[in-house]
Amino acid sequence: MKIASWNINSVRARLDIVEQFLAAERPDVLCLQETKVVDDIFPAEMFQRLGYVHRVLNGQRMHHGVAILSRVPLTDHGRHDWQDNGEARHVGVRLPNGVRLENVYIPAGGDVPDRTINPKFGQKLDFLERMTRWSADLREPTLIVGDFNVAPLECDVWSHKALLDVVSHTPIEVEALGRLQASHDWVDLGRRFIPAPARNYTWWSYRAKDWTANDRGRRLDHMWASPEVAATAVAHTVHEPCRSWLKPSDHVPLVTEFAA
DNA sequence: ATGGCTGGTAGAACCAGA
Repeated sequence: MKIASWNINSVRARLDIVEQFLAAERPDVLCLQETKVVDDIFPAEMFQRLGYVHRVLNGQRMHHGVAILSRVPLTDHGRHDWQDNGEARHVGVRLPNGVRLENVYIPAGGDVPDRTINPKFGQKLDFLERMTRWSADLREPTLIVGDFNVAPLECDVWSHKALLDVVSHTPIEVEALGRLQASHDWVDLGRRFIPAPARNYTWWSYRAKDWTANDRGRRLDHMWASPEVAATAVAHTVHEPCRSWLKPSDHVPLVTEFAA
């Protein structure tokens, strides 16, 4: 079973490169974040044509939005609103092997890392706290993937020092993510297969003329597994070349292959 | 020089991303 996750920053703007990725990589399941489209007009045709005939959508107009496209049947669809404000940031399913797959788009959190002057930062922390309460009660084998919008380790950003006060790498977010991880003993598959302190970025800003020139990346996208699910993981890849494809997303896809 | 760009939606010298 091969599972992929990709923040594509608009599914309609990215159809060609998503097709290129699916044709080359052939994951069984693809989790998308930031689809930016309501479910009624989700561009399903390309996915159907490539065999991804099962889909579970949670989209909204303009912003956010998540989707799961699959070649294998999906059951027990569910949604959490961990921000408690109606935004489409999660969709979950059960895979044929019984494992739960949760696809999440954690809020970016705005510019200022202080909830008293930036409500979006507070919403991000509240989202993580509600996820932690859910996770602490979780008793089934689960894989949680997506854009977490937090780069937890010093080696997950191009400069730990320069980014300490930049939302995505502040100690308060890193600690909140740490509590989430501890609540279920989640295994960080990215770091299991590419151990720290190896470079392992998944996002590079659009604003650099040449994203490779200074390599100012961050590891914002993650795949976490329950310990018993992590034990079945056999390979994990971050598809960095996708950042150079025509009209790229600012994030690249992650793929994990499981024995079962 | 981590905001320098990008997408959606409007029809904006807009908003949001991270």
